[in-house]
Amino acid sequence: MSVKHIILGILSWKPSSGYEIKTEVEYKGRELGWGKVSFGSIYPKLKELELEGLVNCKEVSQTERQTKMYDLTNKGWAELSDWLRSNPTYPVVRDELLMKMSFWNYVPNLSIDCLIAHLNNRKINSEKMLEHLRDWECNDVSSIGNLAAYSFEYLKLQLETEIKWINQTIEKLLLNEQQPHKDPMNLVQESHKRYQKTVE
Amino acid sequence: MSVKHIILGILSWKPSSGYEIKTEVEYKGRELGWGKVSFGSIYPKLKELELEGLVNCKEVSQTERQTKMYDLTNKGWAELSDWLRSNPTYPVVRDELLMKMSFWNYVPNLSIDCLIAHLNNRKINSEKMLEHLRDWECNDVSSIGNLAAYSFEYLKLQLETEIKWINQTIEKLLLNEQQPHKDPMNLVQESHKRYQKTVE
DNA sequence: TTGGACATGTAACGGGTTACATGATTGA
DNA sequence: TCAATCATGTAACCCGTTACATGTCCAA
Repeated sequence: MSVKHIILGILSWKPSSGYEIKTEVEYKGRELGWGKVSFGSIYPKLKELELEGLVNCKEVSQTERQTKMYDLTNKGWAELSDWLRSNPTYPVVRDELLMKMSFWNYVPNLSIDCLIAHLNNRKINSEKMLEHLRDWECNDVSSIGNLAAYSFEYLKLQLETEIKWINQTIEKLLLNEQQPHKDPMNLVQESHKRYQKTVE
Repeated sequence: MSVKHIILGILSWKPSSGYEIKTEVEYKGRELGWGKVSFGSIYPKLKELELEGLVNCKEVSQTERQTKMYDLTNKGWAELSDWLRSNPTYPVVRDELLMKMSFWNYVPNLSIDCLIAHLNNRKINSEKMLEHLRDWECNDVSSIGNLAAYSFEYLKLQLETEIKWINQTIEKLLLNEQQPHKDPMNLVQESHKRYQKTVE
């Protein structure tokens, strides 16, 4: 899981320039569960891969703009294949919204409206992504392997679940309903006391 | 979203040593959507935070083992509060399983059984996490704020959705059912041709 | 003629992990 | 007495981003 394998994977789709790889990641990355990749990591990595003999490079310059087109070598296909067969690592998410919710109770003087605003914001973004996903499925230029289509389905399900959860959660917060929670050591109260003492 | 805020957040729960912070992240991190944090980043960061005046440190050493207990200062509470109020960034996931599925079709000679094994593996891990989550809710020592409980709910829903999706996907793969996919430019075939040429 | 997409690159920095080093205390 | 847990720290490294520098081609 790294820029290296993203590059090799995209080159398996078709020979591409560094610039094209970037736009490909930009465009499909969100949908397919990749992160982002910057030029600053693509170009040096391509050179490295060339040195390793995993890709080769042809300069195209005739009528067209000068461009370096990369393609997989024998060794590159093998490396990609090996990686695909190796067991994927379990994803570790660092979700800032969830983190904030974990701490929200313990800090006094925080408005619940502010948290609701965060949730709404998240919802708007997720709805945008969902829409983007559906648009993409409707367009008739993009290719998508049938297995990639399954990962599409995954993303859609997760986004739908998330939106549902946000709606429910906001509703509960507005009703000021208390989720059954437990605090055997009275940490929330303790925190507020400590806060008072410190700020006093 | 960083080690800094994780530390401040945990200190809002209760004063802790670097070691305790680590175990706290270890134990609750998975459930609450944080990543992992290593000692190598906790200890230097605590010193830094002390210099910035966000936390203070008391050495405890009497009968007990020598320990540095940290707590939030006035400024630390303020910083935490500011961060909580600021709009969370939208999470970017890099999911290796999804990435591999995006590329699977384009590389010849990959067994579908191998992909099914990856999916099963993921399922096992997710089931373990789900179980862990449920255990945690039942134990009677851990505190959890009512808002943290909502993020718990989120994680549970996402895991359940994921497991359902895995089951469906494996079933489809076993039936060799073709997901409606599109390939207007015949990229899959093209890739296989390119592969043949390169490997020949 | 000018701004925007195309195209490539590098140096500085950032934020973390890994691996290593050290040592006290506790329980089997 | 020996392994496990508690406890702290640092230096080397990794992998990426940001910011900058440079230049072409095309269309409004």
